[in-house]
Amino acid sequence: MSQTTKDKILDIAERLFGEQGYEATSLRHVIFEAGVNLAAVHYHFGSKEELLDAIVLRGATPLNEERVALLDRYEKEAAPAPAPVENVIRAVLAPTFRMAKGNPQFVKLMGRVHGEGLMPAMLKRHFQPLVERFMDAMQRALPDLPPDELFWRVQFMFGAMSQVLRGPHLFDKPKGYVESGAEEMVERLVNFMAAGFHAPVAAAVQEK
Amino acid sequence: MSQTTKDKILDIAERLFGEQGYEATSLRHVIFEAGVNLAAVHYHFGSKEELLDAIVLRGATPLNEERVALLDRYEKEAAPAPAPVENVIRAVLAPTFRMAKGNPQFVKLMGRVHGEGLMPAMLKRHFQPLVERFMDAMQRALPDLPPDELFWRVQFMFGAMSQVLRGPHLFDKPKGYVESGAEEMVERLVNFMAAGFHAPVAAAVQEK
DNA sequence: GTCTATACTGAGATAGAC
DNA sequence: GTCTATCTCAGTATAGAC
Repeated sequence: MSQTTKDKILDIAERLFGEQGYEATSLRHVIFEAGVNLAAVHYHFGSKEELLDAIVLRGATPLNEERVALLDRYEKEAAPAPAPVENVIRAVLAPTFRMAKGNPQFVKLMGRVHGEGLMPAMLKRHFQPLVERFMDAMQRALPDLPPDELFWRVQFMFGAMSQVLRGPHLFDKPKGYVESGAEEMVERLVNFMAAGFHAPVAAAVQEK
Repeated sequence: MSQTTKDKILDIAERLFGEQGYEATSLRHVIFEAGVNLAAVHYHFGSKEELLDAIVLRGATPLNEERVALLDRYEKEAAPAPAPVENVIRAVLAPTFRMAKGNPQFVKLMGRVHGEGLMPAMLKRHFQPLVERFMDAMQRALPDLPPDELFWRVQFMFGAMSQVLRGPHLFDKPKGYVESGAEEMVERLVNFMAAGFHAPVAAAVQEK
């Protein structure tokens, strides 16, 4: 096997945090499944929070690299015009759902971390550069949209995305529901969100 | 004062759960601020989970009553045509944000409970009837939208709503940002969501 | 540099006296 | 109804074996 203690902890914790939630998973459960000693967690990571941080870093790095590469590509393709809104949204969503096929645990965990508002400082650290890159591209794609309105619409988008990643609770699927593939979900979201972003600003908001 | 032990616990716990999160708030902190004994919590509610359940029940009951009343009113006004999508959405969102003015703690807590996926069984118990009533009205307003597509679009909407209620993290407000009132936020959301719901189904999804 | 054994503090829960 | 005492299990800290 040759997997190190550190990697064993990372892999098991990633899975258990994603399945059961961060708070609901005890370090003792992690070390039991990983077959390592409790103190090894604190030796390698320092604390439970820093263990989560390491997991997020490991997964978010390649994810965000792919997102930025797609943003670059779409903007280059469209130059000198701005990239279309649909593609800017797709650049953020598609790598996420593509990753969900190879590493569903991490993606589910990300939905949780985002939804639970766990460690906002850590989230910012790992995602701020990407979000800024994304917001700039969106503002270029929608030059007439006031920045305050753009800010909230992007909040709506990330809220919807994390809802999907967490997996829907709250109500049941309709009778005869047919499961969607990752690509379908991306197109569903892109389609819905693009329509929202293209909408003219509400009258009640404009007259501020 | 004359406030009972039970009510003191409910009020303090509602505030602390909303401010700090459910898991992050200890019962010992609650009973310290409420000035009651630790065992009183378990006497009156049975467990920490059931305390949360009682708080959600107390707040969700009037909230959902107002939502249903609005749905009834909008559908009656439009009859025999279905109520417009905008109003169906508004019937769910407006009472939430109106409540946020009088009882911001509870609304923030609801955002947390929803985002954290805390106790999905409890959420279903308190919100399932409302959600079904809402879904029916939406399906009537959009008779050509396939139920599977409606299902996901409603997920997007609730994800966006809970994101707003939790308060945005992840990135900063733009420079010169002007705070919005509750009514403005409702119209922002209604406007964005209605555009999304009205969008034709994505080509990649339709050809299933 | 890695890892183990063990102890410490604070969490939720419970039994039983009053 | 209320309160004290106590139980188990959580995350954490440290001393020391290899």
